[in-house]
Amino acid sequence: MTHSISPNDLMIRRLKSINTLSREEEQALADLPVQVASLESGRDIVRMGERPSHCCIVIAGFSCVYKLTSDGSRQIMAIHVPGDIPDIQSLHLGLMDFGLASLSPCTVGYIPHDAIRRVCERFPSLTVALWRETLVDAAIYRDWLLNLGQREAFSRVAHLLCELLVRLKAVGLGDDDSFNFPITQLDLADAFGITSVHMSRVYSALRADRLIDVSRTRISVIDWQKLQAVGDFDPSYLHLLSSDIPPRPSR
Amino acid sequence: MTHSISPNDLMIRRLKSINTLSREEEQALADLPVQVASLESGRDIVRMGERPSHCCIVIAGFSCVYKLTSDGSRQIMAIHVPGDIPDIQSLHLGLMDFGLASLSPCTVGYIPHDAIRRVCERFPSLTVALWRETLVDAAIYRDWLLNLGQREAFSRVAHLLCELLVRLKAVGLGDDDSFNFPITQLDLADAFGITSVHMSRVYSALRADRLIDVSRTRISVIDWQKLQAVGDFDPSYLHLLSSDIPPRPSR
DNA sequence: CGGACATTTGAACACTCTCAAGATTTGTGG
DNA sequence: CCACAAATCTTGAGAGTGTTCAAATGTCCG
Repeated sequence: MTHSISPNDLMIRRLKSINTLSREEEQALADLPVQVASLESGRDIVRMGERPSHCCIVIAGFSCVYKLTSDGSRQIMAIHVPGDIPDIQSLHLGLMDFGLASLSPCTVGYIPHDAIRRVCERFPSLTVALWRETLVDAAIYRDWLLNLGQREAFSRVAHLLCELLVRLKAVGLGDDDSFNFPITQLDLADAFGITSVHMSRVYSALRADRLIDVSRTRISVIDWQKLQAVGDFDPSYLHLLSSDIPPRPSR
Repeated sequence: MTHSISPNDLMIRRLKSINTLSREEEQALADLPVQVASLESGRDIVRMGERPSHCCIVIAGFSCVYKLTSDGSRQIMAIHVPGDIPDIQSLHLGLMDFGLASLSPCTVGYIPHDAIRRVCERFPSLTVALWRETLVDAAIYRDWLLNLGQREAFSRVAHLLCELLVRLKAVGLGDDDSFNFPITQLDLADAFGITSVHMSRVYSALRADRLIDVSRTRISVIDWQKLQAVGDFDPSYLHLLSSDIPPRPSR
């Protein structure tokens, strides 16, 4: 597998997908101290209301941003793939207004705020690079808002699967048109604002239409063109530098 | 009215609601060149796909961020109040992945990117201040996602009205518990992901429950406590420095 | 093998939509 | 200042999408 990549390299790879970095900047990032940890699925990484002193980088697995209503229902508002730094914002917005949790078994790395701040002072363009990361996060939120507000469940799911595949490919993961996705339908339902019962029905429909194949731990895209069409997906909001890497423009 | 405030002062007031600024920084902001313009309701300010060379500041009226699906339905994903700078992100994300439009007659100001970049170089902490602005924008997106995904229309509307009142107060607008809100139900419907027909019904219900009073151009909050409860509203996600200014904690 | 957890399926119900018509408000020109 | 046109808002009834509740089936792991 791709276990040979170091946390720092993964982060660099991710940053380079939307930023251009000089050799010195890359080196500085490579020198950042990262403390690695493993988590089971369904664990909180950072809780809402906390004031973290570290940023978190996803090294393997999937994590998510979520918030709860007062009556306990959960909305997942972002899903992270390896390389993502989900809480860069904590550098400048001390109070967490959301929770960060693992959606699958995860390997994460912790980088002290101090270390990041020092690197940003030395290389101001790294400040911009990190800022850009947070801006792309916001762009993805906007896209999810469109997804939740204006599309029915069937399209929402297709749309997110497109997004995930593109983002995984952007960091060199996701072979062919399939990717590991060991995530519960109950969790996914919370990302789409539907119930797990309906999630199951939507998955069935997507299978029945031969758009995707779903196993417990893996998603295979059968018809990428049609999945994009059904999901009304256009990757430009991801602001990838090489935004011409649609996974297999075939079919 | 409050027409005596200059665009720059308004922007400073907004920035100070979530940042601490030194006197020199304030002065630098006050010296920024702002080109003022007036717009009717329903006009595009910046179009999706453009690469603006200016940032826009709302001086009077309401503007919004929106995106369209391919079949033409529109999701409004943010509403701006005077003082907001809706497209700071264009400083570092050249391509607009959303549209910016007026929801009411508006006065807006344009500030060249160059001028902003120069000020940020002179005062690095202004970089952080603007970064924070974009992070709060993202926090508001997260909150809208929770609103759209997990609450029914009745609560969604209550929630947004709470948010708007708090944000207006944060820049010194909104007298008592009411504010000018000359926005069409059709536009509002697009913000809540519902139809205008249903929007009308929700407004009726809110009136019937004596939570708000609605006229064509104005919203009056009758029962602030109850509106917050119904909307499940907690302003902490706005990251206001003086987050202890609930408009009239009475009732 | 057993138990916890996850998925699937059915049926009745609820929230929201669509379509359509009528009422109200706003803006404009005479 | 009135009259009329255009836009907006309201209301009703039937249809959909998604929910709730409940039970059955499947899957993973100790």
